[in-house]
Amino acid sequence: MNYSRQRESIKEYLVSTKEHPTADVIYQHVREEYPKISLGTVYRNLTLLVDLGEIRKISTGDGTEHYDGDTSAHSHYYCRCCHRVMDVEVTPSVEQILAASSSGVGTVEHASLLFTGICKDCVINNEN
Amino acid sequence: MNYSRQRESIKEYLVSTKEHPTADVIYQHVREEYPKISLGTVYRNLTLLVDLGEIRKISTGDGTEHYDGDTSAHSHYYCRCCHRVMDVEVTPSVEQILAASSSGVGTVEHASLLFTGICKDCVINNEN
DNA sequence: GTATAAAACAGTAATAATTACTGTTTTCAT
DNA sequence: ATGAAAACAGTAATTATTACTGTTTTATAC
Repeated sequence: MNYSRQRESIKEYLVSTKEHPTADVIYQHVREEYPKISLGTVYRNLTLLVDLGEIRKISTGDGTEHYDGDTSAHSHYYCRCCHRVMDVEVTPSVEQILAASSSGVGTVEHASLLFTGICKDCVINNEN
Repeated sequence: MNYSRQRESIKEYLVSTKEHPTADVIYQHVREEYPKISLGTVYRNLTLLVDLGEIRKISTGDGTEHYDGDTSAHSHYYCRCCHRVMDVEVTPSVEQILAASSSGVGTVEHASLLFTGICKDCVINNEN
């Protein structure tokens, strides 16, 4: 695999931000540095980085995927109102992972915990 | 909200199966009983049933949503090889939910735990 | 039972996210 | 410097899902 500035920039952005942007948001951001970057390049590199384990993909069911440059053990909170994703400092427990493993379904390579609700900001702004 | 045979049939199928079918699989199935049902009707009713809390939606990040007629507390396993979803008898713990709630992100209405790996069948069949 | 309004439907068109294709540019090892 | 592999930009295509429209069902009131 060869080096690419575009991939570098995508990863750098993901690592630097606390947000959990979607492909399109990442595209808009990286475009500031590389105006000619194409959306296909963003998608290709996101998939690559996820496969390499350098970033994480977060599926909330809101129709678009979110990405996270922080691969340390933590979980996510999804606001069904503003559709933002936030970090939560909780992890799936060893017991839960063991229970899944020993249930015999198959190999457990990853476990993720997703909380859903209405975030503080949306509650304050009465947005639903 | 009025009664509808189509919605009834969709729910009945979801409750009866151990699989976690996608909208299209549900469509193909319900079509056997109601050949004139349209895919739009399937989607509309799935959304409705999810909103009513009568079924659950499972997002795996494989590009299509899965649905589950079993709303009892349990978690899911996703095979990244055959893309099937299976049940795992584990639940997010009270401590985890409390931790999320007290983290101050917002209201926690739901918590879900998703395991990912390669399922038994795919390992046996050497499919990856 | 008929009338009626709301809800749901089938069928189709449209949208949005993502992937695939193609010819050009970049990377990197020789 | 050169050449092959990898990556790219730009665009076209695909797929899942949603929106629209005119018709049918449902449920309620007469």
